[in-house]
Formats: sequence, structure tokens, C-alpha cells
Amino acid sequence: MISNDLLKGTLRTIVLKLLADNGRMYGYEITKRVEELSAGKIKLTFGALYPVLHKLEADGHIQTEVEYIGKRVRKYYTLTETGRSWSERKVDEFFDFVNTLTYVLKPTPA
Amino acid sequence: MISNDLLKGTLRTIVLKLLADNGRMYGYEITKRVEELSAGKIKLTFGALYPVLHKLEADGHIQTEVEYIGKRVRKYYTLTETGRSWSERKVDEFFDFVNTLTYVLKPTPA
DNA sequence: ACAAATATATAAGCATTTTATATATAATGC
DNA sequence: GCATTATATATAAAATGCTTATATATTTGT
Repeated sequence: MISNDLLKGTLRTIVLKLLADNGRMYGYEITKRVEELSAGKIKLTFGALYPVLHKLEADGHIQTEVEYIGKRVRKYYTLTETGRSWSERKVDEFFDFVNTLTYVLKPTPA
Repeated sequence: MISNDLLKGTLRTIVLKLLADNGRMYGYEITKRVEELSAGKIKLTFGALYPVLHKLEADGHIQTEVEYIGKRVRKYYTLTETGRSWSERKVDEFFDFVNTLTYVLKPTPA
């Protein structure tokens, strides 16, 4: 399992990128997909995920549409235009961050 | 400049690794070294750094010794035994985290 | 003299995450 | 038939961790 501390600040980016890749997804699906892509190492909790989704929606980065699967409500999230471009920026930012931090964490004593 | 959100959770790791590489350092020196190693992209603030240093000390991962440079107090931090091994674990954890998140953030739509 | 750099430190406020809780349906195993 | 697990969304209190603001004091360069 990945240390939780490190995940801080990346949740938004993960959600945006998954939506950019998959068109539309619902909350539960997002947690499952992350678990799958990370080989079980990253497990998003709902208490963290839903506030992020609601915040992204409030900020106009994603839209929702409700669907009924039998009697069960399912809420699909889709990126808006601004959400899509923001997604790309966030992913670039992450890899830039990794490169930069690598300079700091790679050196070993002389 | 690196997005602040992403740095969350890595501060501890940065401090531990720098101390592991450099033997002993003082707070101000740590911020300067990080700025230098990251080509100005990462700037630690004192409000973030000192609480981390104090916490690491309280947890027994680092020790301090005070020195006087003229009339100015300078506080040197050194890793303890547990701090040294924890440092290695934390750095490994970071790169593991990066690899894992790369699996999540790399895929593009079919 | 004055400004900028050096040096440590605390505290209020803010954002984000964890943990706990609530609710309900559908599928699977025994 | 019944229980457990998986599916599915959501809120709220508490904890964590960082930013911003503030305080204080010395040393160096001009």
C-alpha cells in the first residue's frame, strides 16, 4: 500500500485524468479503476473522493448525469471543456514535480 | 514553481534525505539546499519546515546541537539511528509511489 | 545608515484527508 | 432461505499539514 501522506494533493489529478481517459465514470468505478491500475496499491476512500468530485463540479470542471440501474441511482461524471484542459495541465505538473523532486532525493553523499 | 499541493507529504522525506546525505544541517541551510537542488522550483517555507523538524525531533528521528556563530544561535540537526533507516524507507517509498502513480496517470484513451 | 541576507520560531487560519456513520440495492455462497 | 459481500452515494467530526502573518535579532554589503 502506498503511504497516504504522499497521495495528498494528487487525488484531484487522478480523478481528472481518469475522466479524461474514460469519458464518463461514476464514483465507485473510479475507486475500482485506481485500485486496478495501481495493482491494489492505491485505495481511494469515499470520504476523500466525494468531496473532491463535488468540489470539481462546483468549480465547473465536471458535470453530472444521473442514471438508474434497476432501482439503484448511479451518478456519472464527465469533464467539461475547462476540466479537460485543466486535467492535462495537472498531469504535466505532476511529472514536472517528480522530475524536480528526483534532483533533490537522488543525490547520495560523497 | 512546483504546485504546493503536490509537495504535501514529501517535506518530511526531503528533510530526512538531505540530513542523510549531508550529515548535519541547520534549518536555513536546508531551505537553501532544496532551492539549489531543485533549480529554484521548490521553496520551503519556515512555517512548514520548523514544525516538521520539531516533530522529527520529538519522534526521535533527529537530534539537535546548538552552536554560536558570533552572537547568532545556529541549531544543527543530525539523524539518529532510527532516523537514518527511516530516511531510506521514506525515499524508497517515494519512488515506489511515483512508479505506481505513473501507471494511473500514463494511460491515454484508445 | 540602510537594506538585504542570515537565522529561528510561533500562531491563526485554511485546505485536505481520515475515520465514522448512515442508507439502500444486488449478487453470491452456503 | 439467510447471511455475507459487493455495489453505490453521501455527510460530518476530527485530525493533519501547510500557508500566511508575525516577531525577533544578527551580520554583511553598499
